[in-house]
Amino acid sequence: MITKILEDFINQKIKKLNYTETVKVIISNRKELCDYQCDACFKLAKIYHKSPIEIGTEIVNRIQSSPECSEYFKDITFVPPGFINMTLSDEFINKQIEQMMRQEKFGIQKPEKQDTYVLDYGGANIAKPLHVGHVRPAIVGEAIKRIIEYMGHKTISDVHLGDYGLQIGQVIYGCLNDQKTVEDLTLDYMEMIYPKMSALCKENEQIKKECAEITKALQDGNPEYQKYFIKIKEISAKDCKRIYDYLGVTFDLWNGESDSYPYIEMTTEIVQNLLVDSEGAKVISVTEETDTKELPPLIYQKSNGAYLYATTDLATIYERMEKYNPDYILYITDSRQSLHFEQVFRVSKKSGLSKNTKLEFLGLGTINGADGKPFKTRNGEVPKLDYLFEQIKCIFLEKKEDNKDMQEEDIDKIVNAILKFADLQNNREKDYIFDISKFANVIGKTGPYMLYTYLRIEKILSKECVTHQMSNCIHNEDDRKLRLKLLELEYALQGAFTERMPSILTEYIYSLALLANTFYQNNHIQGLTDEIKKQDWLCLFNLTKNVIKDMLHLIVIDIPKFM
RNA sequence: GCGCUCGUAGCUCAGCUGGAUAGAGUGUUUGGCUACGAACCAAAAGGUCAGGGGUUCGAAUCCCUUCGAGCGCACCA
Repeated sequence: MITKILEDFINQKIKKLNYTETVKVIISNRKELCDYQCDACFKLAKIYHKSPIEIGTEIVNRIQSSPECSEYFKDITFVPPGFINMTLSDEFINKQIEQMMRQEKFGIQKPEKQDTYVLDYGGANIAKPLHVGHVRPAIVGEAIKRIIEYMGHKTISDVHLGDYGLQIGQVIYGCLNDQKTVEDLTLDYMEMIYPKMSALCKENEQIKKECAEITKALQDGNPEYQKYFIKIKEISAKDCKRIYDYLGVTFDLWNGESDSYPYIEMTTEIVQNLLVDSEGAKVISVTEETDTKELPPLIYQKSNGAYLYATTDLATIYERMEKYNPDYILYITDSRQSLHFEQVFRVSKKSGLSKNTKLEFLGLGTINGADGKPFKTRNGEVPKLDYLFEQIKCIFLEKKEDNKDMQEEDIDKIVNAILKFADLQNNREKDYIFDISKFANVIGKTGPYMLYTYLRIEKILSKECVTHQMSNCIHNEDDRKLRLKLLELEYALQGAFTERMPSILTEYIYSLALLANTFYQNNHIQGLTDEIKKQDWLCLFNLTKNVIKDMLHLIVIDIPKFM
């Protein structure tokens, strides 16, 4: 990473000046002044009781007088009140670009130790069609998984269907009430009965109680209910898979809450001495000494003996520890569940269930409607994902007459790109407004812009012979800016990885495409008679193309053949 | 009531582990296709970073407070 290389160089000089602190270098936020900057003079000044100007000048002088200075910098200057501004030498830039071209994965550093990550990001409930609310965990989760893998770690993804809670009892109740046999069950029926039963339970305590009893009996192994359950899950999971396939979202495990059931007994043994009776239910206190507020306890077992979401989540941790012994378990789901996970994590830690494994809750903001309010999830008014795909497709096809002649496969890729780029450029933690006409936009900062950039670069490369030999020159300002942006790749990837924020990578890809387009517009390659310049630029375009392709893949976007 | 999150350009959003003049897209106005794809490029206009206070050499960013919005709080997931 460039920042790291510069830091090492500067720190080595600083050490010789008898400062024991190390400093950080960041990418310049004033590109017209410099490429990279360091603002550590203020901090050093405070520690050593000197003025920032004195220290900054001292450091810069030291660096300027060293023989290697020109290898790194075209210019390094101290700018009052306390900035060290660095402009990289062409030699340095080209050496780094060369390495990016030659090395696997553009030369990004491999981790010292390969960690294992379990990612839990499906979260769909069976018996309930996937709606716009499900698209986010799926896409964000898949992107985080791919980024972690790219950084050299091992991942195991689990769709973790919500398949054993009260909603199953409700659906089974509905089936029995409507005298539907197991064979009668269809997807359409399930999509109808679920919201109906959900509403019914809200207004009728007696029915709710009966549904809870069915849920309990199912968990205890009632054979008739089991038959319904298996069929419901089969139909539902098949439909989920169809949609996840369309999105390119894949899972190593198609487990659900029910799969953790065999581990509840062992889990209970571990948490046994934390269990407390409270109004007939078994609960676990989660308060910690440092708390300033009181957290509600985790409910482990209902007064009727049935288990809940928290129980299966704990049992699932047990199962994952047994089977995979992961270094991390990541939960990518709606941030409204933060309290639930806080409780689960605390119990897990307190009981020793998760040992040294780090549990992370990666909350997602809610997708709101144009009125700023979240989509309701249980009244049937939430748009289904199929409808969303269809809408985006329609809007796209109407943009241009030619689009109607495109191959179906390419259209699907573009629809995916539109949807994913629109979602992933947002900070995952924040709510955002879902507006179909904005989502389906193809102009400006959108998925199609990225694809278009890629395809027009590819077109040039396909017509020319690339020798993969670069000179030591940088030919103009557009050229230089593009090279510098390419060198920022690892920084962006590292940020997206450590913060679990695909939006950081998305932003990078866009900023790279922006510069590539500017370059494209201002510099005509095909007509060049200067063979050296031509080859340099072809190499540069080739590298840009490869970076865009790989990075788009990480944010789950495939490139069509033509658009 | 208690707690969590948020408030940045007309609109949709970046930026938030403190750094220089707060950035994109869209919309508005304007210029650019008989040179590699105009789904593009170039330029202009557009801001009390919700209000107030504090910490700091320096605050959109950290702390306090007021206002506004959303969400969560015991047997749903």
